[in-house]
Amino acid sequence: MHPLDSTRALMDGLGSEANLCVKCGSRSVGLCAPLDVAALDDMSGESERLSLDARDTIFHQGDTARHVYTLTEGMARLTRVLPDGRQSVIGFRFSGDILGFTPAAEHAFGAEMLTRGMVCRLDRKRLEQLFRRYPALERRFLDLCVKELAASQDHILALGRFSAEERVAAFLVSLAEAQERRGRAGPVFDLPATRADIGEFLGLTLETVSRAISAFRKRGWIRLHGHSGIELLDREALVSLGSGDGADAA
Amino acid sequence: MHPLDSTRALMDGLGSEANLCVKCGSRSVGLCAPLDVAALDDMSGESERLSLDARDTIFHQGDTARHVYTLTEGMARLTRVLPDGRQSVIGFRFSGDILGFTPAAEHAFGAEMLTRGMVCRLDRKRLEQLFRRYPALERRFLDLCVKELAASQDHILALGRFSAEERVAAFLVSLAEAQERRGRAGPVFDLPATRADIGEFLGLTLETVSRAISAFRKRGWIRLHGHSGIELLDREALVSLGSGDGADAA
DNA sequence: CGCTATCTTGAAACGTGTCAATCACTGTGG
DNA sequence: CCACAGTGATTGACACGTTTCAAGATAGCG
Repeated sequence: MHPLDSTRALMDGLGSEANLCVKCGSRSVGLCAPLDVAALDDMSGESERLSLDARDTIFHQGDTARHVYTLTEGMARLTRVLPDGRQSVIGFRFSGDILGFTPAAEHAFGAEMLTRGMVCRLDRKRLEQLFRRYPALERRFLDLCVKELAASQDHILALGRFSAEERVAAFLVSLAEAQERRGRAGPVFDLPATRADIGEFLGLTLETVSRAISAFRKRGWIRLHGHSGIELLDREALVSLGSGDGADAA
Repeated sequence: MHPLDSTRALMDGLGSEANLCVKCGSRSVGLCAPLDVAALDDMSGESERLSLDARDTIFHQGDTARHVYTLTEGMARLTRVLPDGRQSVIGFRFSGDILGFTPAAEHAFGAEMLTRGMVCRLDRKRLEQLFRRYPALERRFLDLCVKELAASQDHILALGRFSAEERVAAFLVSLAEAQERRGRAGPVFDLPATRADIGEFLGLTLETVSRAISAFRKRGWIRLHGHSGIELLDREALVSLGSGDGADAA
């Protein structure tokens, strides 16, 4: 994977285009693709839809991991809290992504909505049964997991080696790509994450994120539309800055 | 997972105590545990042992992912290179860990030995066949993968939120734990990674790592034994500093 | 229309990076 | 067994980027 894809893949998360909830989505793509009709009926019998507002919690860090979730609408953030209260945003998730899948007893991180939206949840024990009955489903989870692992490693690279502006540029590009891959084709993209959220994701303070965004704006690379809209005017510049082929090193 | 386990779990990697290579290890633990004798014979037929010196490359970033490896002896580092030449150490691996498992066509990172050691390699196509024949094996890979993903997220947290000394403390503790879990019980642990390796893993320069280690030494927390031995004198202090319950925040 | 969140901007402090010199270990050859 | 060379580690001084703290500006909402 090219480092450019870093945050892109990261934000894609466990299950781009995947869909656990048959009621809520297409039967022809995503997780369910390898399954036959009987399997789909098995799954749809147990999944529940939940409607959520912005800032609602999907699950808390430390909660017993009873369910696996599919985000079918909206955007969420995954957060991890340290004993001393420091907090970090582990990643962002979009419609189609899977949340909270883990073999551990408890969720290692919390998940909260950034926008209003919808999730489908499936009982974890039910999923285990489905794994036994439909091995192809388990294979799909393994592929997604390895993919997300690669994305996490790219994010580690970014956090360890990228400057503030490089990180913000990579983030903006990947945000745009994530939304494009989900059909939002317009020049203006949603930016539901606050500067604080972005900062906690990128290992920066909210002020530093703001300064980077201001710098891009002053260079004519982006245009802001209110507090939750952003337009990429010079995508090339952002991609170049955010992909680690910076002119400074090389 | 407690943040304390951050680097520990990370360094554990895909497959603590796992063993792909039947010739080289026990049949009663690790990856092969869920398999029966027939499966083990299937696997042992195709795995090869390779002996490697320090600094030898196991595989390069970008290589076609033809094999999956088990590190049976020694310590290795995983590295990822950016287009501009910046490099980052993604993680360290110890005997028993699995290397290079990916559903992608190419290895996303390179692997090099830090010490002399031994690896077993299994043809990837063969592994795919084994997955089909022994679903339990695939399930084990999925569990390991999710575990490593959680570890990566903890590392992301550390890179984004920890100070230099906190990161180095966490690293030293996890290194000791990784070696203890593999049987090395003495007070002096191997530290085959150079300051530069550690720095690239923790997102720091080698000088900053050196300064942190010197600071710990001057506080009486550790004692160095040559260039590759380290003794933890005040483990509590290191654990406390490295687990994010620092007195500074809270 | 005004309140509140969020964002922006500035100035100063701090931590880490950079560059450079010296030191210490380790392995080699005398 | 010791001296030497080479690599890695340490330490210092300074520069730079990011954080911190503080003040205002802007957008969104009731």
